[in-house]
Amino acid sequence: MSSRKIKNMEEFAAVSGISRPTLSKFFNDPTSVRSSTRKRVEAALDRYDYRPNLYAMNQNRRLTKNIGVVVPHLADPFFAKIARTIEEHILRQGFRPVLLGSHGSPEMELENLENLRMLKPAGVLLAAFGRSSDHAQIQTFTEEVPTVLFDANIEKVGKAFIGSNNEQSVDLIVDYLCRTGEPPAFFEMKDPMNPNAYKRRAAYVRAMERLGQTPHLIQVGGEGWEFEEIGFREGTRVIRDRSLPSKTILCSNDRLAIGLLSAIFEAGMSVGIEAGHDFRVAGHDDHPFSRFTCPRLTTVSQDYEAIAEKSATTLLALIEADDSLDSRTETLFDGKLVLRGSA
Amino acid sequence: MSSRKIKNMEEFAAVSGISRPTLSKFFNDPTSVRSSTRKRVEAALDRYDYRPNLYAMNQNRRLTKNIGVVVPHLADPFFAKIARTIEEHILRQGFRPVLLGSHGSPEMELENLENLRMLKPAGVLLAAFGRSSDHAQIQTFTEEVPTVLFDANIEKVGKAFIGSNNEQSVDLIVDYLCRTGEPPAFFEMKDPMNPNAYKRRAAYVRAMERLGQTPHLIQVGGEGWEFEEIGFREGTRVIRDRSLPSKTILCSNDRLAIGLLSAIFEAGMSVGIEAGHDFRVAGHDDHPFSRFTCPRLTTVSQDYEAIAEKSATTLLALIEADDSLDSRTETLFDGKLVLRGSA
DNA sequence: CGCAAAACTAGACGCGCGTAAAATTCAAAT
DNA sequence: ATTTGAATTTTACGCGCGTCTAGTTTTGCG
Repeated sequence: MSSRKIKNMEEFAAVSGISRPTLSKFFNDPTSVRSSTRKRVEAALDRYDYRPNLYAMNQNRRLTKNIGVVVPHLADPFFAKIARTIEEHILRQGFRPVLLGSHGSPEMELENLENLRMLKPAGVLLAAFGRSSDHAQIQTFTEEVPTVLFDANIEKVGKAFIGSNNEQSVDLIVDYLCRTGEPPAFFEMKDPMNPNAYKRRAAYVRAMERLGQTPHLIQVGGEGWEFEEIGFREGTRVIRDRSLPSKTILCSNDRLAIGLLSAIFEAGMSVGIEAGHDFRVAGHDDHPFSRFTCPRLTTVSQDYEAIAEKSATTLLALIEADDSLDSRTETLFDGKLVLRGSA
Repeated sequence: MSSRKIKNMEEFAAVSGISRPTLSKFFNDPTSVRSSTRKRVEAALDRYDYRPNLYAMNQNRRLTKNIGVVVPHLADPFFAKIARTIEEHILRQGFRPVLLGSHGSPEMELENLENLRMLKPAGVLLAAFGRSSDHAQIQTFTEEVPTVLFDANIEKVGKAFIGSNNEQSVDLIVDYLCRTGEPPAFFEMKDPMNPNAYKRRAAYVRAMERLGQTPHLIQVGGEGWEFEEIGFREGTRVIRDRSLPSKTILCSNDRLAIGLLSAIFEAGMSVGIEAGHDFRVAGHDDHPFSRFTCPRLTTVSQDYEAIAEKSATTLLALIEADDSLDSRTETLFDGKLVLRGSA
């Protein structure tokens, strides 16, 4: 395989019989050289063990092949999964994804962006928290680095937004729940960090009114990203207080629902779509764990595959176009009803 | 804050009145310059907006401040959590963690290591798969880069291993289960990727024999990292076949247990510690979701906080010592019994 | 076969910083 | 005040690669 260790491009040029500037072109974009030359380089490449020095490469280049991917919380399987899908698309296009999680802290989100800047990335894919306090700084960042937002929208920030159509998806599940039983109350956090939560709340209210029903919001306290814990704790509380306005509960997201299911079970009550159960519970997102709750959780899936792909291709197009898009675009993907045992 | 944009260190030296070599020293290690000089630099630093170019810095340095953290699967909350804790420790020591997940693929693990090599990391923390086929290549890597293994051990590879004491933890839970009811059967995958699984299997057998009981292994098929799915699918099968040798099931890990719980529920049977239930189910790891299963899962916790901290400090010590440790050390942390409703 | 365009080679310079050597200044201790 | 060793400055070179210019070769095409 490798008959000799090559130190630098100069040396590799010597042994391969190809000039260094041409090699430089090749490593930055193999398709930019004649195909016959490309073959010669590739042939030499598996006779000699050489890889260009990453740091030297990126030093003078105005922008690198790095693409930052920033998500609010890597320990949340939903983000882990969508981030992974995005990474694959980026890699396939010959870019180098740099994955950063903010561990539920908006401060770390800004820190991550600051660190990314040092990597001189070609672009950034950002699933932001959306706390109003940080909008200004994120805005500043997006003006320097081509940025595409996904999952969580911030008005007018970034060159594009890709997310899911909360209006449509909440409509879908509210419709289903009303059709098949008692109209749902909406279980959510009082002060959610995520902008989607607000969209879903509004969508729920509108959907209920459209169907001639009275909306009921169950707004529980709690901070941070321990949604299951909040769902469990506050679920336990509202059950004990008997303050639930309906036997059908639609949760703002699956993680709250998972906690709520656990709370109901621990209270000695049961959840299910069939008659004889105490509650029906539904969620939103089709979280990876929702298939394994007891009973299995009825929910609305987000098309994260589509979101991931569209996010990646949009950013890459933006980079190609040299960060000069005509106008900010917003792409929303529809959710699909996922019927399981819980509602 | 910043009265002027500084282009490079040369320019910053001019405006701050400090020589460039001294600045270079400062940025590589602030404590290496006299404290009076340090204060002058810091004063200049918040009058002028300057940050050294990362790529230029790392180009000539033999090794960087980068520390690679490689885990098998970022979408697994257990690894996400331990990785996060490790990151924090690394950051606190002034190093730059680079987190890479292998998405359940040993090939990508090797790819990740290959990519890490380009970053010239000061060291690497690796939670390996442990597939025998890859030992050789990982071995080669660890000879070039100071590497500490955690979670999954590979004999004689790397300069140290930090993990949990499966022997002790399995003993603990087997002991508890035998004391409080029917002795457990062991539910596991036939061909697990993870070396811990083999340790746990052996520990289970020994513990049962020590207690004078007959061990029963329920070895189910399945590939990959979709443990919940495997637990659910194979759980459903063994329940249907009525082939379970005991009413008490100890799962090799919590994720299998989560799937099994779901399977039992869907089969219309119940799990719980009290009389009248069809099964008792216990797990291993104290997975973040185990607190929210129905019923809540009894398990053995891994002390991931301790594992993360010890891993980080060990690697940093190794780097300080210039990769020359006397001998390979193995540190195992004890697990703790976590009693909840399922067993 | 001829010719223009495209692709290549050779040589040179620059990027921003690490780092070595020698000269100088500084801080603490005699 | 003097000594002394450590810290800093000056000067200079090197790292590995991007990229520019000018000249040369190859390619496609009529």
